[in-house]
Amino acid sequence: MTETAPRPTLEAVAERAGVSRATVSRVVNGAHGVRDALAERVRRAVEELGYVPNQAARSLVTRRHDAVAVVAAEPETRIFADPYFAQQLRGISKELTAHDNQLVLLLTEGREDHARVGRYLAGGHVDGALVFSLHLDDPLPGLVRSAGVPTVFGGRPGWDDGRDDVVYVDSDNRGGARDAVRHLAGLGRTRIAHITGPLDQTSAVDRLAGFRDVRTEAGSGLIAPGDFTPGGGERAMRELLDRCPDLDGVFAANDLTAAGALRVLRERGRRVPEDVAVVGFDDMLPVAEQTDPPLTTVRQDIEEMGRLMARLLLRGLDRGAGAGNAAATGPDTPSGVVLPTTLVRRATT
Amino acid sequence: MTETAPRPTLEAVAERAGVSRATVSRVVNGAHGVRDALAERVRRAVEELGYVPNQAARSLVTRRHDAVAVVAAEPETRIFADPYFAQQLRGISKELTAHDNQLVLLLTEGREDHARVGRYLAGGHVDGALVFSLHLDDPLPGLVRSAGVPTVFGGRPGWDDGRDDVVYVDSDNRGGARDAVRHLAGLGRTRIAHITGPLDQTSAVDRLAGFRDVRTEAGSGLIAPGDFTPGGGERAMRELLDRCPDLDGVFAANDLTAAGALRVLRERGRRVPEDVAVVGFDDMLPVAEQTDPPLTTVRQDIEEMGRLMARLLLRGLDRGAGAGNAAATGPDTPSGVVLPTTLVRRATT
DNA sequence: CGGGGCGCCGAGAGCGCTCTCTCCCGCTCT
DNA sequence: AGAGCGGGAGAGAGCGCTCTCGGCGCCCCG
Repeated sequence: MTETAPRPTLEAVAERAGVSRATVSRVVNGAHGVRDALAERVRRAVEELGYVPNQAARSLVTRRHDAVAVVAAEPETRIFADPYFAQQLRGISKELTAHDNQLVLLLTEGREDHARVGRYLAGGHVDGALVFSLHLDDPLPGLVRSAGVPTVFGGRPGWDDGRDDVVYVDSDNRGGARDAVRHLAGLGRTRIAHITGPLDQTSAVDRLAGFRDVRTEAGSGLIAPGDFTPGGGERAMRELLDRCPDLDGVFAANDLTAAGALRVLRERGRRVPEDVAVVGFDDMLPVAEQTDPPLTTVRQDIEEMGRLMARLLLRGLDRGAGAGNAAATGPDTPSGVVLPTTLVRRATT
Repeated sequence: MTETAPRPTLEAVAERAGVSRATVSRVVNGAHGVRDALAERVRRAVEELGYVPNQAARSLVTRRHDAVAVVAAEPETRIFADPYFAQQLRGISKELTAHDNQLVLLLTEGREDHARVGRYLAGGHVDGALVFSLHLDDPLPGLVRSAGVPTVFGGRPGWDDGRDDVVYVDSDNRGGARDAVRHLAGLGRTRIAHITGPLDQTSAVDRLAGFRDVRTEAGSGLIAPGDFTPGGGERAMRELLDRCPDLDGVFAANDLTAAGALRVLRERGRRVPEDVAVVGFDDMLPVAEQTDPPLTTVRQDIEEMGRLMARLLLRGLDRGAGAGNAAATGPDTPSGVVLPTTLVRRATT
């Protein structure tokens, strides 16, 4: 039980160093216009006293918090069924840490939570927000908007209606999907089917669009609805097999779906990849590497997405003080950044 | 671009309601000793002005932050290779939210990060900390200790040397392991092997201990070292099969390991569960349900662990103001809480 | 009918910091 | 040698809130 020593204040440091509070403040922060000798004395005093600035007092006057909120809707199964979100968090955390910002995590579920988040954001407790909004009708974006906090979105918001002040980072779902389907086509497959994700999510919509892009080039495509779960993949695969017993390629909207499809294919006696080639999406390691055979899939650099989101936000914050509101927008801040994907070939193609 | 309206202050609300700052403050907080009529007037003014208290100003005087840090070592592969951590976070978040506390996430990797975390914690920016420390030689616990912040640990700390002021929440790794092995024994299996986790983690140590508890009762046990990865599981399984070709039961330290073992068993022509029965640990859904056949495993309620950690910490905080330091300890605060596990039987046994 | 108590409310003093404003000192320029 | 200038340091005013304290009115009891 160490004594609850009252933490030393600026005042204490000043006294010990024999200078004024103002001087200590100058040294502790940027330290400009303080003679080396004095600065050194101050630094020593800080060291000896173990002084740490009181962030609350500082925020009170500067109106900055050096803190950023990360807002995510918790019921999103994908957020908790795979390491996706954790990786994104890691990227965000790294970038924020590098700029001495704190990460305040806000997980929501349900209406009342939205109100809470809105209040928190509007309360000016953080300098900006990173918001994950995957659904087309997500109330979060609007809420954040009206809270007037600089924001960067993770994933293309559903209502990206050409407004120029929405900043987001997404991976190239459409391009990745095209690559996947072209890969199948390049293997000589001609009857290629797609199992979609839930179409109220932009990522699923974009992957479907990518599939269509190529299928339109190369003939009609077979499509069955899925929901990003293995169960959904199984159902869709059965349906597809019934409709077109001789299909020879499947592009699944994500790896979980592909895993389900794979099971049905085996159950129905199809050999993979000989009879049917399969491509997934995400390269969600614990799944993609564990399927039998290991899954060919489209990888996105999730951690980099997180890092980029944070970087964009912080950049907007630096300048943004003027505009202050709505978004980390600016002449040279791109409104949407789309990260490339890469095809990872394993054994299902 | 909404105008950056200066947020209304207590003063503004007071003026509008025709009362003093003190009265508004009373209403905004607990509201005791204010007549209903006045309180109502104040509430209306708050509403109309959209007043939100300035947390910085409040913290400055109360020395409370209503914020808790969650500290986790990021290189922990398990944290980012599975949804484990995310689920724990969810539990924590729910509990904190219910008590109007914020969650500040601190991810560390490497030495310099430790220093940073130490400084942050010592800086008194948060009221307490939830620390995940899985390794025996983790520097984090000591660091947190010396920062003098009330703390609850996730997972039994390696140095739980009987000190009574370390509060932690863990799941019953040892008991769960015993259940798993007894289950195998109950199925008539007599040559049961164990693939361990990395033995610098208490969870792996405890699971091994559980295995030994039962094997000591029922005869000697075959043990091979693993590392919580599928690759490690494969290696260990091969070794075990070489040493004891007629083994008929395997208890793997976690599901990933079991998945690897399963693959080797199939490759070596063993039927599961007919020839060899397999039990995992964790019930990590995307893995346990996707193995072939689906894995019998030991489930822990991870979200509940998180929630409990938060609850314990908050409870300690309420009272703890006096002691202030070291830990959320108190006469009726248990030092270690161990959550029960349950065996989930699927198709590998 | 008077005094004491109690419940409500306002005044005011800070919490620890930043930042502007002013002062002072040393130097150059005329 | 005196005036002017500029850079370095200190004084002091808050930032928005909480909380103690004192005053005032009301009720109750003697």
